[in-house]
Amino acid sequence: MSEQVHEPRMQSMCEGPQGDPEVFRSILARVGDKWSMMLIGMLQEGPRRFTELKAMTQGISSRMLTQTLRQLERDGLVKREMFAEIPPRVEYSVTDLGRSLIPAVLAIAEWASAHTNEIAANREDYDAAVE
Amino acid sequence: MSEQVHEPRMQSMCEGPQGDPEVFRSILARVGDKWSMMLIGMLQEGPRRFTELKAMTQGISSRMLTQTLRQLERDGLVKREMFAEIPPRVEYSVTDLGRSLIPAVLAIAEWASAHTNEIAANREDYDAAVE
DNA sequence: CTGAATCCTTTTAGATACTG
DNA sequence: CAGTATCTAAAAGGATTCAG
Repeated sequence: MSEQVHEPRMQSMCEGPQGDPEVFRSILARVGDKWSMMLIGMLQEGPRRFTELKAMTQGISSRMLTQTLRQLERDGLVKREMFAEIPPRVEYSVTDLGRSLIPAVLAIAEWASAHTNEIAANREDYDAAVE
Repeated sequence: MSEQVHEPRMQSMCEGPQGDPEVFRSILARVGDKWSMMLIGMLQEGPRRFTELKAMTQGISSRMLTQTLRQLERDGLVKREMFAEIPPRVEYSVTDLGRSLIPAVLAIAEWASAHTNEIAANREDYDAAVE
């Protein structure tokens, strides 16, 4: 009887309108993850090898790179291709699913970019007030 | 000489086009945080008291609720008002800045909502393949 | 080259008890 | 009511070493 709201509401983020709420939450966590979106961004321009990614992603350890790529692969956001060569070559690339996520992440990135200074100032004020 | 791209690229997520890159990253982390956006969502409908939020946010401890609210307050996404009454009353509400973040988060939420099942299936496939 | 395995330190967060 | 303090278990993450 009441109007149906089609856009998901923030509330719905708790339950996940469809599908497993845990999966839903983990997607959000993946986006907020330190390396995941950074890697997706890098792969956006084309396939990259493990070592390339490691060099591009300043500060990441092999361990974290492997882990993060595995999770992205598991979710189907990234594809992993192994070539039986010597020395071995492995290429990572974004999938269509991964690519479809980019605009939404970019929206956050834009907001963050626009408000970074304001937030930094807020923090300073807060910290100064609390001492 | 080359065309200027106005939209932030995923790459820029690493450096943060303007302002402190660490602040920039921490914003993304906040969005991916387990409770932050859930709380913003709840406050969207109006000011809430500590106990109300705790009751609404099923599974959160006082400790985490306090911590999360403090961080949101520090960033200027949430406002905290104390009333000198007995018993004490404290009201939390979203700020304009906090409200401005909602659409971007909703974009992620929509994507997550639309792809939860697909991702769950991907994970099953992956796990089955790896054993 | 592309990791896996191990060790070890740091961080996080839940449970519990207590206070103005 | 609205937290703080403390303790602890668990998880995350870096460094290092080794392997196909």
